[in-house]
Amino acid sequence: MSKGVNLKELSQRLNLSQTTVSRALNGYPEVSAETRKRVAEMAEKLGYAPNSQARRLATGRSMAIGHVIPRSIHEMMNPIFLEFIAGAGETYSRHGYDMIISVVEDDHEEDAYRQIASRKKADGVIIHGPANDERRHKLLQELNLPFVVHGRIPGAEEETSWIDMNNRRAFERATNLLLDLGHTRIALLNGLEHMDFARRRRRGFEDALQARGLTPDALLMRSSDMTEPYGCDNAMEMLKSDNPPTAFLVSSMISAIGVARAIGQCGLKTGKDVSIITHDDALSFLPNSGEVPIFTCTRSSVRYAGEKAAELLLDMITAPISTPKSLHLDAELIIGQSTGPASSN
Amino acid sequence: MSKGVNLKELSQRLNLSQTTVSRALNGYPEVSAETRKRVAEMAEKLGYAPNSQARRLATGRSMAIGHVIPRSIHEMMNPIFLEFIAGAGETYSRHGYDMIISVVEDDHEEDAYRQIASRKKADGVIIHGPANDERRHKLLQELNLPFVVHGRIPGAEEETSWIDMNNRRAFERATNLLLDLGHTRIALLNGLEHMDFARRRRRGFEDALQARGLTPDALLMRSSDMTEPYGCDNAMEMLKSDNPPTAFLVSSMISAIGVARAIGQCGLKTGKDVSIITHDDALSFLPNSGEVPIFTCTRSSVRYAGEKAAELLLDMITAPISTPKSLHLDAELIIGQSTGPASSN
DNA sequence: ACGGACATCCAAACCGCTTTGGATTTCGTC
DNA sequence: GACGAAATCCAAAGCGGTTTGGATGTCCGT
Repeated sequence: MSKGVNLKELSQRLNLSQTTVSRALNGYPEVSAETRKRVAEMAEKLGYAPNSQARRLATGRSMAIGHVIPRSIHEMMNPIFLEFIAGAGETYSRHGYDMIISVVEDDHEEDAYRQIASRKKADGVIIHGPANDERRHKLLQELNLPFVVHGRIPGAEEETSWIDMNNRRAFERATNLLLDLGHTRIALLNGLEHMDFARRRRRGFEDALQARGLTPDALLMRSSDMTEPYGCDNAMEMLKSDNPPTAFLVSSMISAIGVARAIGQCGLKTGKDVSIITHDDALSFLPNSGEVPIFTCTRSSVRYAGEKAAELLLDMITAPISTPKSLHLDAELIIGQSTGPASSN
Repeated sequence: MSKGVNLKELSQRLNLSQTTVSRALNGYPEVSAETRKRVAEMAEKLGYAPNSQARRLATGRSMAIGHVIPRSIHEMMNPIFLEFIAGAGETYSRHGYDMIISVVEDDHEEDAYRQIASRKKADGVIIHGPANDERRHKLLQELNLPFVVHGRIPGAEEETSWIDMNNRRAFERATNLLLDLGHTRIALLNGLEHMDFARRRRRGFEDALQARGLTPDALLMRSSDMTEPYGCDNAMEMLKSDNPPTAFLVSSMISAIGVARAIGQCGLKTGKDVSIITHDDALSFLPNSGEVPIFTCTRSSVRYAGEKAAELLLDMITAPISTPKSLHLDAELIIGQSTGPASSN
């Protein structure tokens, strides 16, 4: 509990070799129980803790996982990312791993990965927010750096390990619920559709419509960063149009709040005059729970996804297997206060 | 650009010693320009990048900054933290530092700091969200680990380096604005008041009231995690009371959105029937800008604070000085659509 | 009494880089 | 042409761990 002794000093105090002390502390069998106890006690007394740099150098494992996030004010810099990180970080620390986060300029992302690999900064990385034309996985495969994708890479589902929720299915179910309630003019406020998750959600939406013989109306589909004003402005514009929607399907609670604001500003009532279903990532600062949640939603905890992604990645690192593994989470469809039958006006 | 050579191989290929190659690459003067060029070219060609663990071990500097955040679903796990991190992270990477984030169980926070110090995981840390009875700085001083506080530690302002915004002043000004508009029943929806920033905000609020001979009404002051429902529920309750407030002073945009929702649900109009001023941390996913911002607010970019905090810390690490430095940011008071004169009903 | 199987422990090499303390060359000066 | 300074470069010693390849001692069966 005092300052910092190193292995050498510790072993001298004990009249033992560094080898033995190291083994005793790391649980190797070739040390007598008595010696191990002595070592442990002295280590505790002197406040010994192995220098992590030295250990990493000696073992060749950096005991860290990297997350590189482009600095842009887009999707990734949002609370969903944070919640994922929180989940993953917890798993890391439980396994003795560090989490290192690199915030880089957008055009230096590739560099960042290269550095992680060549300078051995991390034993693996997580790919966030795969795009439709994703290529990071190619780079990582080439660099031989283990990785797990949060989301799915179109066309590379078989050759990569990933964890994702069933975006298409979730939005299909949500759309069906609205259709069942009698809504036929449904607007979709989607995330950026160059991202894979948003494309899948849109597909789910369109599939559901078409299955009932309805044609998606391009005027009712928007795609952007999921901010609050994005929800409000677009909803406002649509509501004021000639042929306004009676329901909104929204990709994020944050934008959904904006939509609700627009509805209010139009003098309408959410859940009565206009319905909203939103996807809910179960963010801790935006709770949508309680007896009857504010928003009807498709819910999937992104924090949980973070935990699982981390576990998957650590597994891959400690016991490399050839075949990729993946985990498909299902979103729950939860009825809240923001949906109701289409008003017949 | 190929696999990974190390310094030894590189130097052999060049018929130079490791010393010379190392010096050439690191910009030391005792290398001829010609040699330096040769080295640089070969390094580029072979794709040499120094192993960071080895370098850290040799230099004794870990080139990383630690952020330990308790796992709790409280204040810190919120988007404000993320935005701060984004700012800090950018500064770190610009200076070649890594950012390591430890998510720990609440009661392991101290352990986490001790580990960072004893195992040399980071060269410094940032203290987030100082509480009224803060003690982390004591530990860090004892551990001899450089740190910067985001916020201020009551009673330790002189002996610690920190960066903070003028919370008291900001809320005093906001309150004065409301008073000038004729509001006398003003509600305060504050953050958790065991945190220093929230206490200061409250003080600013109360000071302003008392300066005009008004007594703060305990019924109109709440303190909690700054979620959306927190804003809505409390506002709703107050608005339905016998003697409702005509204005709200809110500690976070997120809760302010909830307040606006409550106002709408009561059939009232924000900025007309009821005014709102909120603090705005300039979160990227909750923009409150435009010609006339939605919310009248006290604004201070927490991302900027992150950048500055990081710079301050790196300065302290590279050029240790005895006297602490600190930076006091002023929030802007920006008029938006959510305030208006007290309605005389 | 002897050889082998275990149980313990250790000296030294190694991980890949930085840095100390020279060694060697080059060059301007007197 | 000798000499000290300046310019270059290098061998080797760390940094603080882990791990290899024994060395030593103990116990047992025959």
